[in-house]
Amino acid sequence: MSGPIFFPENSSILFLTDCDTLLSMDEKKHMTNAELADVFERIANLMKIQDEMVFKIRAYERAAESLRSLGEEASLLAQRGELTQVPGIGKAIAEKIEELLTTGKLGFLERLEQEVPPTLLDLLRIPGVGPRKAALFWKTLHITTLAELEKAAREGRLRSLPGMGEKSEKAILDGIAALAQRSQRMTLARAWTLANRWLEWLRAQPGVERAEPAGSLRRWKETVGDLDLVVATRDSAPLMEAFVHHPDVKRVLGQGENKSSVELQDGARIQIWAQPPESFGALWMYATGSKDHNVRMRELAQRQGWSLSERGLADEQGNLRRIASEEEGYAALGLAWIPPELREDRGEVEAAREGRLPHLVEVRDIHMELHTHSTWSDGAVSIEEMVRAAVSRGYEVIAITDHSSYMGIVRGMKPEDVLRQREEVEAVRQRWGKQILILHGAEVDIRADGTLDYPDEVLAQLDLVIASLHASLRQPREQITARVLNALSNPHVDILAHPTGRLLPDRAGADLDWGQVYPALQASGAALEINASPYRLDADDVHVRHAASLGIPVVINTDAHAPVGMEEMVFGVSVARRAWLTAPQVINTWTREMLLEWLRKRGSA
DNA sequence: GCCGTTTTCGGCCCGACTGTTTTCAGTCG
Repeated sequence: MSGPIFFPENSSILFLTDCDTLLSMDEKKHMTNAELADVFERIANLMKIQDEMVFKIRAYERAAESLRSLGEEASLLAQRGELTQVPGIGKAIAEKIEELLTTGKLGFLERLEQEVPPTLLDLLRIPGVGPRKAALFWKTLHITTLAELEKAAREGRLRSLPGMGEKSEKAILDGIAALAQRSQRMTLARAWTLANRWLEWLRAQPGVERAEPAGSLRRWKETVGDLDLVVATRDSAPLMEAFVHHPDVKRVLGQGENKSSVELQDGARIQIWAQPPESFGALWMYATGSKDHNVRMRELAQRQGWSLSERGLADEQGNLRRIASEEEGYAALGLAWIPPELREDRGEVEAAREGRLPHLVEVRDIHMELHTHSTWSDGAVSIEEMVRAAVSRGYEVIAITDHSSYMGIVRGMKPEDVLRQREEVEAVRQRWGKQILILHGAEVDIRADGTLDYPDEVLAQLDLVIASLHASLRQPREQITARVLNALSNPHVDILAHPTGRLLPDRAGADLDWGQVYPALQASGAALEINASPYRLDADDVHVRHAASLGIPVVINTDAHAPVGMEEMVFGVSVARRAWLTAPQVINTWTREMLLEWLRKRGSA
């Protein structure tokens, strides 16, 4: 067979004459939405140190946020001249994006970095140090780096500055020390486990009428920094006392009547808020966020002559209307209740006002598991055990999809094993076929050279083919995208699994060119997987939302390697919900007849 | 710098907590 094509016609080689160096060419081609967002965030922070107008700064921050939640590459929007249609991006920022996309540089940022030493941005990472303090250190003591700041603090040179004292000086030293061992963000699984333990503790405290999760945890963001918990109580002071003196607490970051925050022995941070039950709705809305969503809520309140806070709505005379439930709070603003997963200021406010919030998919809508492993590859139990687990969850369909043999680290199946496995699948079908439909599939590796691990004759015999990347994820964008496109061009491939291969909380995945992956998915009719493992959640909410808007079917798979793995479905569903998906857009909510019909049309079942 | 159910100009979210202060600025979410 002929080798795969890694250099499509838009390869940088053809453009060499247009640019000074290959490097700048690379910058030009590779400027992703996340990288563009980073640039605008950098601008915003530098401008803060400069004490620039807050609303200008806010505009850059909004633009950055908007770019991050854009499912489509900004470069494609730029080509179509549609950048200014993105909320938060106007003429000036659109021009800056275009400059970045065409030259890989931004004159405005370069001038800004002449005026404000960019190393000052490092100081902002210290808790308690913001732009004002950073500017103060720079302008009075000519401090521009973390090391210089630490030295000055040790020498006691900070305490004499206006607004500083011995305590602030010590806080800065502590903060710098904490930076080195700063706890990373938690996976959702870890965050929920920790949160449930603390909620149980809170609910057992005297006077606590209600305790609930809030913050990014309740919004099911893919990773969680601090845990935010809310409490309804009429007597918060003793609760806060008990909280900060809990034996798991290493350090108290702040303690007040309405709010306290601590760092635990293992570095995790927890913050609790308290209000009386009459204000619980306002508090829960506030603490759930997101920040951007809250700003929108407060703008709405303001337009009606109110001020919205965590206690309730106040009129211009300061009369407080307490808000006991979220439903009441949203209704007062003329909105339907918004599911927490949507509260990111990505259009949910308008949808709630116009009564067109989606009816989001739920865990109970799911009745299929289409990506599982058994002892035929790296799974922990037999096919029959996995089938039994699926039946006990009430599922109607399970696909057994063991690994192909490419990966050295797992025991994959050689093509000849597939035939032997089919015999075992048949035997299990004899025993379980009345209760559940068992599909014989495989998770076939997309090799580093872009070819699939099994020949077409083998793929054709499988009920379901999942294609996925495991190795060589760091290949350049053109190359790794070409691998995926090559896999999708094979008509036997039904599902593209965990497309980027990222590992949460912090290993980035492949640098896929989604501008090519979406059309390839559309052309092939294959489904995009949301891998439900809390370490993957791949594809992510932003890309899933865009894919679904293009009509690409989505499937939520736990990729279970043991029965317990199937419990992770809830994390996958949370990604689908954050992507605004309704049940019909998710394959594993379908009836088995619909699934079989889909597979039949694809020619593989 | 962005944006329009009061606006194409004049607005742009709100309060708790800390550490420094004799009434408040800075940070945070």
